[in-house]
Amino acid sequence: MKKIPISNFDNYIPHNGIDCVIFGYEKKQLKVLVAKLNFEGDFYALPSGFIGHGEDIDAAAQRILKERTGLNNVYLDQFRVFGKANRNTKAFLDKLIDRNPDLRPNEQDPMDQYQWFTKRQISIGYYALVDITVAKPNISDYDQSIDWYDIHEIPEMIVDHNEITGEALKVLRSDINEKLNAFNLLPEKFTMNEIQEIYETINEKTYIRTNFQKMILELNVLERLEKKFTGAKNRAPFLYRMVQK
Amino acid sequence: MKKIPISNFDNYIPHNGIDCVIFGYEKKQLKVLVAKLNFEGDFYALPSGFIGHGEDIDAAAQRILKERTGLNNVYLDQFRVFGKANRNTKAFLDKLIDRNPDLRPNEQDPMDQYQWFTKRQISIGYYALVDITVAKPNISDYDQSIDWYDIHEIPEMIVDHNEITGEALKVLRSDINEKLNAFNLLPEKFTMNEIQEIYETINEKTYIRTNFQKMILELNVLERLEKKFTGAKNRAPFLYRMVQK
DNA sequence: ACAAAAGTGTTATCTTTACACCCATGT
DNA sequence: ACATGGGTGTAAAGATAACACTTTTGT
Repeated sequence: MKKIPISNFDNYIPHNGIDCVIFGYEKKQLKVLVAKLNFEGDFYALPSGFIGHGEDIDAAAQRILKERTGLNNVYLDQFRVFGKANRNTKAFLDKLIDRNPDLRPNEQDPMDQYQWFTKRQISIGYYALVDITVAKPNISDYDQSIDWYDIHEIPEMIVDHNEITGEALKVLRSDINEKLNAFNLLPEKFTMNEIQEIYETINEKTYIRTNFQKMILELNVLERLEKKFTGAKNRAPFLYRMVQK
Repeated sequence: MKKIPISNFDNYIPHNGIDCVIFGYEKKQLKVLVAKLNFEGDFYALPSGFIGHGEDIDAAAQRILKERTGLNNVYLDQFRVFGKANRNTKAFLDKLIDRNPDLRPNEQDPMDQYQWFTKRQISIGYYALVDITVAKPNISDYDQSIDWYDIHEIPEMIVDHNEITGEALKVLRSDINEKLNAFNLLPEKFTMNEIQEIYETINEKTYIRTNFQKMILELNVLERLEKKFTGAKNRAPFLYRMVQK
């Protein structure tokens, strides 16, 4: 267990934060990257960060993504702002101090040190789609661990991070057909079956194999590549790749 | 012409702003409410404002709407955040001071007074749909006038307000079918023809009258009321109203 | 009676859905 | 040879588009 590391918050825009809902996909499960904070008590949180004074908000989100997954140029979508007047980490901080006596304010370290956390925070919500096989989850200074959780088994998180995750999922579901962004959850090359399973998992419904293939191909965004010989005793499926625009 | 009124900016969250794209509809034209600023030089801007420290961002947007249209409980949608690092009103301020010598900083009124305007601004974009027949456009302390402009004839505005308007229009077009919010542009009671003209104007395409009626009625969101006798020498159309949920 | 615009119903066309059939691959 | 899953084609069902016909209203 450690102290709250007090970074130089002067470098960041006050009252503003970025929360990232990072989606990955594996074994018919849609997953979200959630950190467990490095304190006594089970505190979970979305990967978050602040905005540098000279930093585009999109760049800030990319930086946070890079820090937590090691990935550059991730698919990112800024989907909503969470700005209730009472939105702050005060309640969380109280619980935290309660469970971690050494964080209790005293003469040497007065309550002032937590100002950044007790004041109102307006959070810009981003969701990211990453290839889970390439992402290398990476803890921050505040984290004990960081792990992928099935969307149905997300632990209770601090502040409104569960609500943010729910909103991100809604937007992802409506984006998946319109913006065709589900491909970002897969490696560069993939089979028809892999993309179908992603659609089925996210939309929580089944598709008829043959019709799904036609639907996807009619979008004219895929090019057919070589066949993928897996060693399975069945016909080798084709690999596909997104065409570059 | 007058000085920039220096309000008490301490009441607001620094670096954050709200810009509103207020849509109205009249005579087959989709219109946007744009203010002309009360200075020498043709400076136009979207209705904007800041967020009180104890104010929900949605409430702040509603307050700005109320100030500029006199309307309460307006249909509002927070559609995107504009947060480039170089997003500020510096360039506008330079032009403004150039055209308005009495605003030039001097010993008595140093440049400091404009701090609020020269620093980086993260803008939360909202679009609103209002009944143009009820809205009473109302100038702010900064405005010379405020008027409805056809979406195709919006003047050049300060900062990125033209871009914000373009993005709002895109979102409105994709929302209109999904969220069925176009009805908010009309009075409580309206005819089928009125709503059809709105759809045609916003989507810039024509619909076959009879099929449009079926499409709208099958949404099961309208109730048929009494007929509307206009004095025209044709069959009186029914009035409709959104059903309450 | 007639012109104008609203309301209703019917047919043709296109799209989506369901499924039968054939093909490639490894044991 | 056969079990497994991939690829192609086709027919039925459903949704959408086009349009003919009837009704209402004011002159």
